[in-house]
Amino acid sequence: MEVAVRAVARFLKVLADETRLRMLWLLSNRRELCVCDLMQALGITQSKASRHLATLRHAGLVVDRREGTWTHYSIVSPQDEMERALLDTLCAKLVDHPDSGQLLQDLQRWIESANRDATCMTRQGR
Amino acid sequence: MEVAVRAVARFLKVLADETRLRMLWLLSNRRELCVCDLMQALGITQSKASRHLATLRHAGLVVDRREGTWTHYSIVSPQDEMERALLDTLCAKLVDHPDSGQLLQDLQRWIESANRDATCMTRQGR
DNA sequence: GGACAATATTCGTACAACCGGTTATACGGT
DNA sequence: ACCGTATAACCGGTTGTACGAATATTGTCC
Repeated sequence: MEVAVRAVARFLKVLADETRLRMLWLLSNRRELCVCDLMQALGITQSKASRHLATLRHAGLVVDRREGTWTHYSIVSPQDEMERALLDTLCAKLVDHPDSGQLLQDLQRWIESANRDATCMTRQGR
Repeated sequence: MEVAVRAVARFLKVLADETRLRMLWLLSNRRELCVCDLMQALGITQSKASRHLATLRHAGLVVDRREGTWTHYSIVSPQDEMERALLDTLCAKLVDHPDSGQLLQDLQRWIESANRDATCMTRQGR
């Protein structure tokens, strides 16, 4: 019974990070995104992106789908009742958040940019 | 605009601690509690209790009311829309949580115990 | 199988958070 | 004014977390 509160705290700790919040927010608005999209949209290093995605994955908040060399991540509803409720509240409220527009705009800009094809060579065939 | 996501993360960080979660849970079930009640119910040192209460106070999640030497703490709904929503979800879900019974039981046991009067001498006149 | 691209992991380090124990402050009773 | 109690603030040590840089892994193409 001691374990349970600890689990809640651990879960909240996963959420309590700027980068991971931004990632969740972007993922909740797109069906899926690959690592390079996230690192470009958020302007972070590859190592940083991968590390935080691993944290989210271990917490059961996202799942990865391998397709060739790419790894696509998508959000997944946690099985735990409380975790799901908290995540839903968070994402719902993030929509009204002043930052949300900017965040999505940055992502959109990157996805439409010419650099995207230049950086990810093999992507052109898709 | 960069500031805002940071604020959300900071808020979640305040929530992401076992002791503070237990305190919030207890406070959400009692109108108010003094520090010595919390430290006894949770079985923690005075220093620890005071420190975490200060954190909650600075985050605007609780307010203190001085009455003589005692400080009574009570929960307060945050002004920020998202913070309030998250806190509400958390407390609502904590009710169904397996730990909740034990937690309240510990508090009740302490409040009714003979030790309470013995420890807090001046309390008898109230 | 070699070269290269996308992603993951490891390593060493800086920094923040938590802790117990101690000291300081504030208040009430005598 | 003095003493004891309740609480807050400080201090040194330990642990946890995030970071960049470098390295490893995995898959693709030739």
